[in-house]
Amino acid sequence: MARKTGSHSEITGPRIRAAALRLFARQGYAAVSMRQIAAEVGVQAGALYLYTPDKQSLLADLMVTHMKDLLAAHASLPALSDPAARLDQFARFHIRHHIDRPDAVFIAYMELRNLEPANFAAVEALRRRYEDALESILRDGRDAGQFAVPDTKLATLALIAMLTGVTNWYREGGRLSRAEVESIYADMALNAVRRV
Amino acid sequence: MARKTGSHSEITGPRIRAAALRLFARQGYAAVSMRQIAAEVGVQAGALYLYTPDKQSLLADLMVTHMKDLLAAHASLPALSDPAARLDQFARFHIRHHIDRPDAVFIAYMELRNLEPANFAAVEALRRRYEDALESILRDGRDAGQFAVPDTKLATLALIAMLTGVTNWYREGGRLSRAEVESIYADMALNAVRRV
DNA sequence: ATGGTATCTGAACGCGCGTTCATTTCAACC
DNA sequence: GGTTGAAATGAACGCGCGTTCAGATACCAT
Repeated sequence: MARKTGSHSEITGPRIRAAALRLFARQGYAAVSMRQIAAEVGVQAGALYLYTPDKQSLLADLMVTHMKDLLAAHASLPALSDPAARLDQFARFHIRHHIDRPDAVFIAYMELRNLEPANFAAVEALRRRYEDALESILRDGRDAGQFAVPDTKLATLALIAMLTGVTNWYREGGRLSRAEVESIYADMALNAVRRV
Repeated sequence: MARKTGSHSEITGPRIRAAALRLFARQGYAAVSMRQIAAEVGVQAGALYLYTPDKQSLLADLMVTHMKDLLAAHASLPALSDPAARLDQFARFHIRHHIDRPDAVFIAYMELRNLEPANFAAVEALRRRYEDALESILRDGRDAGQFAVPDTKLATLALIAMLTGVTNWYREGGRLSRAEVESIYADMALNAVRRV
């Protein structure tokens, strides 16, 4: 046997990435075999190598894509000037963007250690750009006397950790709606840094 | 060859657990081999099985021990009554306890997926007890009119995520001292839930 | 109808995995 | 100083790993 009926590169490629995302998130990069990914797609392991040079590149591609999507989505937000409004906007955006991508978020934070140095550096640079966006908001708010932040870098990481944590527990159809979760987190973030 | 000079069960056991902790945290459970752990201890792989029935039990033991240590340390805190004081105490304790155990913390949060169901349930139960301790504080503070918390469970998880995040960046000898970090996080936690 | 090519199969490769166990060594005790 | 048992060795087991590649197949343009 060989080529399957209805097989197309434009279909198999994304399906491989989707399967890898799911499996890496659930079992971890090291614990997932190429044969497992292939089985999920309905293909033999060898076929994966038409779409990725190797397993490592598959992981790196998923992580880089995730970070670029995040940055692109953030860049398309309307520009605001008031620091408190900007922080509210950032927090709400962060929750909205992350709450529906738990697998990608989990991988992006947990599989960094499995990246080769070059890939690690690329992902870290993208993450850093995102953190810098939040830190700018905090710095401006502090300079404007609105925020009380002894250390903007620490506050940045603390807020991002708090907000990203939503992916650990939120499940579709739970007690709280997406909008409620978004509002509660945004309020907590604002209160955490607001001058009292 | 066989037994090495100066080898003792009371020494090798802890060394195996220490090596496993380090390696699991750095590379992930699935990516670490028993031979790697043994090499770190200076022993052959077979010798590990005098101290653990298998690799899975080694992981479970590390995680359960970590959670029990955490609960025991928390239980030994002096009892306070004012909710704000209790939250301050909890936040400072959490930072202090976690900041020096980044490896164990990382494993306890990231390797849950590699636990067999029975071990997973055991670790989850312990974690739940710890979360409940914080949620009680938030509930009491809300009932006393001190805290504005729309959902105590959400706030609990948000605060724990924020505080635990310290292990992702804090490094000995950095810009901020342990005490400074502790104070800043405690203030942010309190502000995040305090009624305004 | 047919040729060309993109797509996939299936077997194979060397390797390291977790685990077991007979054997060997060393320390402690009498 | 001989005996005993705890502690560790090192070889072996079957297995699945990531990756390669020659061959087979189905789609597309002509």
